[in-house]
Amino acid sequence: MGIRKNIKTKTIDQASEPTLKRLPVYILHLQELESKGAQYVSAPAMASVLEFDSTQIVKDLSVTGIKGKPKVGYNVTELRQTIEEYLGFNKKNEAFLVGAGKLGQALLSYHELQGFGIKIIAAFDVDEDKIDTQYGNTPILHIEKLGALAERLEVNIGILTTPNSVAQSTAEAMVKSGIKAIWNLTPIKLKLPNNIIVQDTSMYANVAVLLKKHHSSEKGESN
Amino acid sequence: MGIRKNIKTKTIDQASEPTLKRLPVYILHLQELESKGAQYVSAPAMASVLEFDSTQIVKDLSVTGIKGKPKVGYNVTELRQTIEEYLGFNKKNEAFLVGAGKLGQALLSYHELQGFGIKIIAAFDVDEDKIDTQYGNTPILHIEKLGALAERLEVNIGILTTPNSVAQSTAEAMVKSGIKAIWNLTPIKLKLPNNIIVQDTSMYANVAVLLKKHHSSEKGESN
DNA sequence: TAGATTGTTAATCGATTAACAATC
DNA sequence: TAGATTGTTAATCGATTAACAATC
Repeated sequence: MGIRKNIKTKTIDQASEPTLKRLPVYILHLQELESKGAQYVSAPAMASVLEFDSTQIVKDLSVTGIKGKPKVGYNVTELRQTIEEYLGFNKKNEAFLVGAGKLGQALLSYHELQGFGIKIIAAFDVDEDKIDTQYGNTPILHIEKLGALAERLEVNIGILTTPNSVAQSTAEAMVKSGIKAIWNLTPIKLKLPNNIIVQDTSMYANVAVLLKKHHSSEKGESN
Repeated sequence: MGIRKNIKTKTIDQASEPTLKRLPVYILHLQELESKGAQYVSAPAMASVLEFDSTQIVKDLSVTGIKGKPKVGYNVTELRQTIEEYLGFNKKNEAFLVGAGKLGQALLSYHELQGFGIKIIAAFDVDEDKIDTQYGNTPILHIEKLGALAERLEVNIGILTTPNSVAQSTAEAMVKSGIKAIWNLTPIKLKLPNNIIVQDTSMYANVAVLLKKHHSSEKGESN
């Protein structure tokens, strides 16, 4: 356990999901500002660039515990680091990727993910042509090895990029292997025990929103 | 009171974004039911499988104008088709993909997208090694050809999968070429005219939610 | 000090959930 | 008919936005 330094035992408010999704946007913007040598930035200044409400930015940032200076704003570097710590982006959270198809490969080659907390240390598949090869620097192993390896390496984050037809059964195998959090990039609604964290990123959901808004705007509906 | 039959001239309610994102989940589930030969399905039956609230399902489905039968439910095939029509998934909406890197290639090879309304008819890049080759059946062209081709083929949907550093400028070029709706798979917040539809699908946003929930649950927070 | 910005509390807005009447 | 389910309206919940006091 360790020494518990935080006095306010609970109630550091759990950030809402919309807030969590905006935090990486701030990080990217702050990196940009850092590269330009900016020292401080205010919420209204960020608001005008990012087209968010400035009050919302202040509130979003407050969940990290950062302190700003009235009339000045926030220290750019400190703010970026504080958000990164809050989200766990400063750690290299080791993850397994299951399903080394095109989308899986895209994630394997997406090394920027490491700056955002995720390090994929192995991929798994059932395709004999891929097994025991490497993609980039990442080994692709037979899925049967998932359980033993997850236990040995204490990996408990999994990325699911299989075909839809095997998404549910694969997810169950991941859970059985000790995976506690699954980033689900299939459009399938997984049925898993409640204590497993599942984050869905469905392409179809986003296509649905895009097309509907597009068609509505074409028909001249209010927005 | 007198007979006030619904005069709903307008107000076919614009579905909320959460509703739009759930509709593809229903489609996938209905396809599954169809493959099993089911004729009818009720909202409570879907609710128990999908772990949604049954009232919410009824409300979601109502935006499409479908009519269900009390005590019976909805005709499975009719319901699926009605949702598909509502979202525009029955049309092959032609789209251009800009940025033929790994993620772009993943989408190019993801032919299931066609069943969900998106048909990518050409990809664009600046890499000479890729230009004038094909990926799958899709030609990869120099980005300079985007404008002329978008006009000639009347394509107004674009998929943005470029590196972050050129996301904004590329998006502006797409808009100049007549693209009206952009599916933005970069984590960059684009600044574009208000009449342009932008749908963000940021991997980082989802990683942020996943990691934070995961770490919170590890620390035994309330959930 | 004056004024811009933070930080917090209150009001508003919108989505979810509950209640209930209609209906097959 | 009886009862389950649809469809709609009302209540609740949570996130956004506004108001305002604190502060540098």
